[in-house]
Amino acid sequence: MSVGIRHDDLRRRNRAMVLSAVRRAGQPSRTEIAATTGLSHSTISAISSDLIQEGILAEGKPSETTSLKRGRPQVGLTLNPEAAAVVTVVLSLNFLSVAVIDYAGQVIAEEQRRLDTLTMPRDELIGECTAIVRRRLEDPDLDLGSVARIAMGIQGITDSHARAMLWSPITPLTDIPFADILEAEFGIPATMENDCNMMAVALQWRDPDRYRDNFIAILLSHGIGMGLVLKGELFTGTHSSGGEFGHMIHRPGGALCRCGRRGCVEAYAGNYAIWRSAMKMSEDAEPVDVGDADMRALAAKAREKDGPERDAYRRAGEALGFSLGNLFALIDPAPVAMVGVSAAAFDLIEPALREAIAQTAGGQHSKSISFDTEPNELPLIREGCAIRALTFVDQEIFAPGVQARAGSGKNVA
Amino acid sequence: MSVGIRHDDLRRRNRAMVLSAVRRAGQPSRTEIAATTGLSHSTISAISSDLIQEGILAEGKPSETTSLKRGRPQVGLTLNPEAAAVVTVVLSLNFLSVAVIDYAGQVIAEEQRRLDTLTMPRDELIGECTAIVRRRLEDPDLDLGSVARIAMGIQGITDSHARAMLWSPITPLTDIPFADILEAEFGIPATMENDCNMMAVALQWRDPDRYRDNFIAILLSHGIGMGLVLKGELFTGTHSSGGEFGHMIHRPGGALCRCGRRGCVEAYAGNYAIWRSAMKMSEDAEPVDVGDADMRALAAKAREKDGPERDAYRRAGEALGFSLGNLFALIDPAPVAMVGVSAAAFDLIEPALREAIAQTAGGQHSKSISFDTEPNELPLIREGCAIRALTFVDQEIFAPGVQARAGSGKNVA
DNA sequence: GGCTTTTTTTCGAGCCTCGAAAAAATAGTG
DNA sequence: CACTATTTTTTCGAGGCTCGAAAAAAAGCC
Repeated sequence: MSVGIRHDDLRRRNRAMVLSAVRRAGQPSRTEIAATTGLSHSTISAISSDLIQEGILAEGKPSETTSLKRGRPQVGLTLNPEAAAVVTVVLSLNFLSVAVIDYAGQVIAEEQRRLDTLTMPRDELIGECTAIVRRRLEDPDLDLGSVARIAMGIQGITDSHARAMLWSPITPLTDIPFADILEAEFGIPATMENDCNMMAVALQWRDPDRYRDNFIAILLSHGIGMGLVLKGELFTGTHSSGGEFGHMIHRPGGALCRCGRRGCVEAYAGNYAIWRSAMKMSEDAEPVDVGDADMRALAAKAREKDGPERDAYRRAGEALGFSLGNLFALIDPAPVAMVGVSAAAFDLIEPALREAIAQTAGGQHSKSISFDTEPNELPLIREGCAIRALTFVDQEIFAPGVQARAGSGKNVA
Repeated sequence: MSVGIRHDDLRRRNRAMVLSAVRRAGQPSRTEIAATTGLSHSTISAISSDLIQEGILAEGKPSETTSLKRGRPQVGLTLNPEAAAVVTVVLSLNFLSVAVIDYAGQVIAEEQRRLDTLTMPRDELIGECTAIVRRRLEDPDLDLGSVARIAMGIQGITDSHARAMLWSPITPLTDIPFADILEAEFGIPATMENDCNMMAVALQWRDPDRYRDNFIAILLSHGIGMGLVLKGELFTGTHSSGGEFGHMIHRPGGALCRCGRRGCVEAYAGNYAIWRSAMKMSEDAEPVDVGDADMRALAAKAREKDGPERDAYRRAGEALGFSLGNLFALIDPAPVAMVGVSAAAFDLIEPALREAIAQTAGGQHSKSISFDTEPNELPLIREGCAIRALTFVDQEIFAPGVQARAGSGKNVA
């Protein structure tokens, strides 16, 4: 039974709405906010006055808004960058990246490190993560008290509560509760989310026209991952981060997958699978790591002339096409973004993909399905983490429930 | 941009909440409602007083509530059966069924007809549907003005706005806007929904403990259909009713499906596919209609001894298992209800199904996945339609937005 | 400088929910 | 049978919130 609406909720939700409108629009006037939210001018005036007094919003420079119209000029409202800060942590294969981001969304500090995630013991991996965050938080320019949220993104399966990494291809370790670890270490609320989900969040933020209510982000890399947005909301499984698209079964009993099963999409379309197929190795051959440079060379060779390389990409496209078609049978077709190193070879993949998808129930209008490509996943993941964390601050800290209202950057426990 | 919350919304939502609480609990006291909704006693008192005055709720017989406790006895609130009525229309293969249901959910009239849906021309099919509804509405015992909603359920694909049948296995006709037709004919708001979705709604209503937030209803009949509930809400595709589970591709290029494609789940697990396989016909053989009695005989034979019949069910289980596993890879495992005539043969299907699902990423905890069976789909579909329609009345007519409040059963246009 | 236009703020009205207190309705008790 | 304890329901005033109208503010236009 969903709970009734209390009177206090009203203000809370409308505050959140105003913050969301400002974050989305950049520097909207009160009148614009009233229009997008559907609330009255008086309400917006009252709420924004509160938010300015609390140091969350600020009035923009009137000089910038060179109004050509007559009448009182609009005053743009902006997010006060100093109202809060968030930290993003992105952990991927052999690579750790941290950024500190102010409330307005600008990166104010960052640090990156190479490390050997595949062989690192548990304590060391956790230690590296906490250490790099600590270094950024110890920056004297940063007001530690204003850091309101840490958002970590990782390649692998996370639990649906955004607390822990359950399994990951970048390390043999399992069940690491990174969110709890970071929270305990720094006393700052933290989350641990799947990289592909963060990519989807970032795409929605970057291009809301194309990626609005329903779309799919697919990571074509060593493994195959997916972030799925349905009805405008990130879709996660009931227990895990969900969307194990890469391990849908393409051919029962087929090629050997890194996960130990047979016939997964990844066993045909992952980097190692394309490589294995191009090298005419057996479908049962143990998956090997292939570097990005090798993959680019492979793609170049496949573009050059017909042969096993081109055929490998064709098989990858077929696997992706049938599985996408199966997915579309369930959710109807939607825009797709292909991200990662093999997205740069999408020209080799696309023909077979479209041919396969046309043979499925979900591919009835396969002509109209459109694909975008983005070879570089890291910036997307970081941006998604940042948006996630900032949205949390907007909604839970600056528009809190019954708890005492947050004064001057103090976090709600 | 989602819209802000107006002050009027508050009452509206809380009225809807109270109605929902009464519908769910049967005869709750005001105190119980306050507890489940989290609203204060005063608020519940005010709202229920309004609702009683408007003739929507009524106070229950105090005689029934034989209180053993001392203190003022609780007064149960009930839905006033005469506050409104809804009509359900269920159209399935060669069968049309209509019921009139009062606001409290009791069937007050019904009628069923056999007709030859497969060969019927368009006008005649539409005519039969409107005629049967008209006969029920002309019943002199029925206050026509109180009929607030018509909910139609059909086997086949419907659009996501619940307006039209797009395609159906029970007729070669396509794109019939039944909801618009019924609305135009009777001036009563109508919907047209997929049968499996209505089954899911009914299951959630009947057994909310088992079927709460995430579950799946699968229709094992001539075709294979699915109703999917995620996060407590019916999941539909973006354009269509979604969940074309039966036409996920099990084996690329495999057996011929009724839909004309190859390798669909249905081409292995639909009644015609099981029959075809049991009769040792080619996988390319044209699908034929098989009667329920024949299917029951087939199942009996398969139980009796090993042979092509048992093998056919095994293959059906395998197809269902792999596809369910693929679905579970996306959404995580959830309780499943198997409905329809072949659900009665689920004992023959289950072993191979579980074996297949264990080979998929979604089947990691396949032991814990539980299946329920329900051989008779019609009552479920009707009940789902009824709940849908009544919930609509609760929310949109008796707790309307800015429009004038509904007086004494008059509909909002 | 006065007028028009547009944005923003102010102010009173109208609702809504809440908590506290009162009223209502019953069971126990001597 | 009167009185008390107990529980449910209603009443009532207080406090908040949003809204519309009007006022104030801040420009451009003539």
